[in-house]
Amino acid sequence: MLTSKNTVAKTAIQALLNGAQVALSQAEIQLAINNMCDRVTTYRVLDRLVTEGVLHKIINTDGVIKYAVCHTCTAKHVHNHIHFSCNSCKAVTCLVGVIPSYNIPKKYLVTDVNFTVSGICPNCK
Amino acid sequence: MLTSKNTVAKTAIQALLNGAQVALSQAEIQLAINNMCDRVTTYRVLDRLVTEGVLHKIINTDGVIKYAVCHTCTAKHVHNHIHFSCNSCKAVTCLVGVIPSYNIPKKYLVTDVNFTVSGICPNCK
DNA sequence: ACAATAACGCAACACTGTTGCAAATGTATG
DNA sequence: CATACATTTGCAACAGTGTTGCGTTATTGT
Repeated sequence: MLTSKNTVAKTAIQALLNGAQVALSQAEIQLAINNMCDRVTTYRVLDRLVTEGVLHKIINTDGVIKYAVCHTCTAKHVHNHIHFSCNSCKAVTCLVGVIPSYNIPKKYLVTDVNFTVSGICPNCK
Repeated sequence: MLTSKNTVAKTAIQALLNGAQVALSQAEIQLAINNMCDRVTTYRVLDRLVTEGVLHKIINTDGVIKYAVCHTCTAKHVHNHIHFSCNSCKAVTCLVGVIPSYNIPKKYLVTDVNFTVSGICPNCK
């Protein structure tokens, strides 16, 4: 038995994010799907997709949460590469291949990592 | 002539942050100074202190902005170390000495860096 | 087809952060 | 020390993101 149902909203949002080259916020998704569903539904669908391990969250420089299907993520959903957040066009992109190396003291239990570099992206320069 | 005035609110907030071991949000500051001034004033004071180079902002895992006087910052206000954001007690601490190494493509203009690792801190384990 | 239950829409809410404006305060100058 | 002026403040109102409750709708296994 499935614990999650496939609905039109979920399918549309998942398809949108699958084709997106940048991470999207709820507001951006809402616009892209042309208000196909309620704002709240979008939030709930995104939450579900994160729980299912399909998406992950990225905190933008503004504090806005963006969602992305990271193509470099393995099955273990490890997510330790850098994101670039453009201060001009607000686009958040994965910097594939830029893996930071770091070493956290053992007394900290690390569950998630959020490495975001902000500035101006090539398109806005 | 000064461009920024020393007021009671500014002095209190700056003193609070100077003695703080963790980064604080506006709400936390508001509580700590016992609503000494208006919420808006706190935001404006924090903005001023950031502009003056005294403080820097850290985006929490929740998307809430926290402010800290980083003791490891040099005069150039470079700020490329890792912060730890505890999911339990919401404390944001500087992981002094943990400097990540990374290499951003030259076509990106980097103005700020935000490396935050989240999980459970030693106090909450 | 049917029943169970997950998902939806709507309304309302909490919270963070911002803006405009009149009143109060700090500071440089005389 | 007094004054003038720019800065700062408080208040009110607002915009935006994200959440919750609840009754209704839709999906899915049987």
